[in-house]
Amino acid sequence: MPNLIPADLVCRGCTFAPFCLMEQENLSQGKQINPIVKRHRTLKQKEILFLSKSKFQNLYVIQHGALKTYHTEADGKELIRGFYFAGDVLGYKAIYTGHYVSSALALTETAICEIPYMHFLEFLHTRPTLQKHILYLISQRLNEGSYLGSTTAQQRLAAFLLDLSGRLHVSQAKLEFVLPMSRQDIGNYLRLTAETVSRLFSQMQKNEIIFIDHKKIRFLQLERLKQIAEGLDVCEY
Amino acid sequence: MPNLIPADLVCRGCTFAPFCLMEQENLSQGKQINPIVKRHRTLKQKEILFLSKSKFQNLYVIQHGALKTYHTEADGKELIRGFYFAGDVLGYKAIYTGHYVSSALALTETAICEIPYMHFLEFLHTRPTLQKHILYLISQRLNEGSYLGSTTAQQRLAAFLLDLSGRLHVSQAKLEFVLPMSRQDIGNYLRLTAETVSRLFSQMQKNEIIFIDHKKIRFLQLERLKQIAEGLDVCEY
DNA sequence: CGCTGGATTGAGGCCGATCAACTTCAGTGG
DNA sequence: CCACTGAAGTTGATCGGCCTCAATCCAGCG
Repeated sequence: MPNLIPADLVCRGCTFAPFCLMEQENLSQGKQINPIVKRHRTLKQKEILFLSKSKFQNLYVIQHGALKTYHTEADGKELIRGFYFAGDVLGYKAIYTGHYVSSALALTETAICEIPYMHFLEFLHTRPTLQKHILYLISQRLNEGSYLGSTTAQQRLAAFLLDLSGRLHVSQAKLEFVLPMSRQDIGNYLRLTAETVSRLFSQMQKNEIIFIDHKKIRFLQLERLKQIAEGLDVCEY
Repeated sequence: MPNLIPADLVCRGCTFAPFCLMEQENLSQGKQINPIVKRHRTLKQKEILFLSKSKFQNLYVIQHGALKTYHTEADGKELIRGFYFAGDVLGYKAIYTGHYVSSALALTETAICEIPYMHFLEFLHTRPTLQKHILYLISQRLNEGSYLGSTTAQQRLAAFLLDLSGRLHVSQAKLEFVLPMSRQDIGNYLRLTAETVSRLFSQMQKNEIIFIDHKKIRFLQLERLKQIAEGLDVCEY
């Protein structure tokens, strides 16, 4: 029963843990239901989890690692729709459409839990107290990426970095982490070119707001970064 | 009992109707529960439904009319977050945050149903078969506004007009409707200025893709409009 | 070692913003 | 009825931020 340990330890901090814990309770009471986590999988870097337009069957919870979701537009170019990290859930959008609306690809080696949506619904049925929690989780997703509406490139990039540091659970003391995605991916997500992202990084480095070396990044002036994200400050030259 | 008629007739096409119909069934079976629609309200033009940061208590379903949601940014200017029409639900984002994240204001005279979230949760508890439906509805919202990621102003405006015509239930034969919002609001939502929106309308009119006279608009070439939204065509000069 | 894809940096161009003038229209009161 | 007012919309001229295109650099890797 590999499920019994993870739910307490590996899954600490996972937004889906309440479901898994409840499931253990069901089991210990001898209730016969389909398991909500059907299986665990690991993805190698650049491995595809699902393709756009394929039939929706599972939600996926990320144990550790990073993925991006993307479309290929009619004119051929790729459009990044989101980044997902440990504890995040993939597939909510497909509940409505019935098929995945984006493709999902692993940016690093990644471990996931596969959750058949039908089993999940059956499970919710046995535990109506968890209704509130799933609505809470999906509502959270509606609030994401609001900074994409910001006008200037600087604002969007600063807000992106702050969002990223939070979602990667970066230590508030060190404020240092590794970007899991390329400049191209960042730019694509923020509606910028890779060149503009690179230039903005250089600019922020010169202004000693961040330190950046390839994928390694550290915040030197957290407050200014927040001000820039809000449009209350700009970093020039 | 003014609730009994609307659920069948006035509420036709409302995404929340399944809940209201189920409630009637509960009532007819003599089940004692809090009503999911607490009361009906009408808003005059420019009347505020709720303010940003006020405590979340109700979801609101629009019977008829139009609203916009907006923030006031730190630098003082308004930022439109969305438009809502008959059958739409306001307040999903606040399920996560516990307070409304935007302010909501009526663009025209508007009628709404006020749904206390607590009553709604209690009701869901009695009808677990409707869990699936509410997840479906919120998932739908995750899929909205995806065209805001498009690169050119033309693409975003074309996609916006198409989205609008669908959500206003415009007849496929006439393809004519009235814009409920100002150029300023449209531009603000699409990250454009009112001047740019005005120029694009003029341009599309010259190219005989749309006819526009103040707030009245008609699609003359639906297919080209779709092509423009997809980035497969441009309308020049 | 050379190859390859990502990242950086520079030069020039274009799209949409800004600023400004003018028109139209709705509302108000004389 | 018209005069007045203010908000919304249109159109033009100019400016600037970001894109495009291109060259170079660098790290990873067979």
